[in-house]
Amino acid sequence: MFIRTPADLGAIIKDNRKRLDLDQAGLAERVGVSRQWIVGIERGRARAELGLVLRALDVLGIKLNTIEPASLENAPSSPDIDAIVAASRKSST
Amino acid sequence: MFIRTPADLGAIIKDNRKRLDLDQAGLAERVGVSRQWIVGIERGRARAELGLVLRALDVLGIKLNTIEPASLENAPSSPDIDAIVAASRKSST
DNA sequence: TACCATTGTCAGCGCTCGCTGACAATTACA
DNA sequence: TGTAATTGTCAGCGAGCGCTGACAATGGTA
Repeated sequence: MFIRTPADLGAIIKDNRKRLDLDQAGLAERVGVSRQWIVGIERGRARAELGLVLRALDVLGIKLNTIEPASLENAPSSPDIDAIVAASRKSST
Repeated sequence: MFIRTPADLGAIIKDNRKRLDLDQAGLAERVGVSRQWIVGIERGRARAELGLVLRALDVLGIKLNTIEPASLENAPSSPDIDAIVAASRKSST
């Protein structure tokens, strides 16, 4: 599963929480956050804290890894950065 | 490259920024954040916003994917959650 | 040496996070 | 039907983010 947006991540967290048969309160306790935070992240809150997100993934047993272009001399970067930025800027919650 | 901590992510971002021959200001502009933010994230700021981080990875051409336990009936979860939480709690930056 | 680009850090500011505590809506079950 | 569990939402609060603007190190080059 690839992650491009906070919503993607929220879906993953929710799925895996259910897989583990945990309710929001249970996951919150294990991660060390409030239930509120779980609600927010599962709904795709964009401004959630990175550290907490990583902890949640860890608790759920989800490994996160990057697929980097490695060392391609002349960078392809991303297709159209402006579009990505423009689109991302709108996503508030 | 696996990501477990904000510092891991910072290192990845820094490496890839240099791979693309970008300075902090250049990357900041492309991502749509301040140069300050780049400085922070590369140093492992734990409380950075998820959405901005994802955008930075996108701009750098880094794909993020999860390796989930998929549907293992009885959850293995993570080894020792308490230790993870305790350790993570300290990382403030 | 002097100059320039890059990086790291500071202060101040507005805004939103994540928290607690509480309550309604939904679902499942006796 | 009534009860309990789960989930979503609200208000209020302290704390820290990310921003601008500025300045000091550092490193490379003429």
